[in-house]
Amino acid sequence: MCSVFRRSLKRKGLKFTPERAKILDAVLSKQGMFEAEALLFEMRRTGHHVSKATIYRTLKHLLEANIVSEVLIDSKQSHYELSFGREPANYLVCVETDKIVEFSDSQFSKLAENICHKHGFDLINYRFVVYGVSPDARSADEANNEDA
Amino acid sequence: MCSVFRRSLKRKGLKFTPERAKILDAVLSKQGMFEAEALLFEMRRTGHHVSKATIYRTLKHLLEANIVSEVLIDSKQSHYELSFGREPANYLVCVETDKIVEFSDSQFSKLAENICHKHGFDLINYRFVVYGVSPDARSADEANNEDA
DNA sequence: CTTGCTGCAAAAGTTTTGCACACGT
DNA sequence: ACGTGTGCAAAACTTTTGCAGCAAG
Repeated sequence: MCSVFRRSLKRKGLKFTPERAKILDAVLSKQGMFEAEALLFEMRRTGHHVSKATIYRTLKHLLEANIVSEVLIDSKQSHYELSFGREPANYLVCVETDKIVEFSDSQFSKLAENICHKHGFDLINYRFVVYGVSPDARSADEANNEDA
Repeated sequence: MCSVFRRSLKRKGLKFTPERAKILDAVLSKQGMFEAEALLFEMRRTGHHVSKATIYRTLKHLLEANIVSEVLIDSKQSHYELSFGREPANYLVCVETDKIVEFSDSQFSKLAENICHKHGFDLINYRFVVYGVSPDARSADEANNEDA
């Protein structure tokens, strides 16, 4: 993976620095989605200090290298996920609890290709996000109603 | 539509005020997606002055009434769209030019229902967003390369 | 008269930028 | 040396919140 990033940087005349290596490592260690801030704190915790600005700058490079992709789930902040060599993940989000369930379904890939083809686009990525209310949130609601 | 909003507000013990009416009107007049700021400026331009805070507060109520839905396309800011009584719109986005093409496909509705059912969720909304490079952006790129 | 609404300005939160200095090649 | 990278702090931007006065049932 490291070499993929190296190549992508080289193509743009950029350097593979220790900071970028540390950030890539941290990203690779993440399971599922993460936020820029979370990455920052985790790196601080494990003694790999890199500035916030560098994290954001490096995430941009990782996006361009298609190693990471941006997942827009809510309007609060950007989420990222490791995406290299994987089918894009799709998400089921509870609007009450913010709980997020990941699911995958290979048919989206074909649908995305069809749409792109129809409009002459080159496909980069796609994402299906479903919003709903989880069973947990429903039970919580009922509990509240009984209180009232 | 107005009465839908009224009912939703009443259910929550809230009032249908002149400001909320004006914002609903402005939203109804919009074709496709819009941003909170755009709504603000348009309302200013047409002499319907409402404060920024009220716009944001009202958009929240419209979301809860399922009259409007939030569309997360990029990380810059939230986009909204009128959604009452419509199938959710899906989007094809050019990552170079930010051009957005709307498309619809009824099969997503069933897919979303299936996913929700499988996890015991109540479906609220869903969205399929495809990212790619538009033909326009490709031609622009080639032009740049020739320059170099 | 109690509850909710608005506008303003300030605050909050995330992401970007400017700058001075440091580093890699 | 050169261009690029980094950290820091400040800026920019969108969105939220507190508050004082107002409106409505």
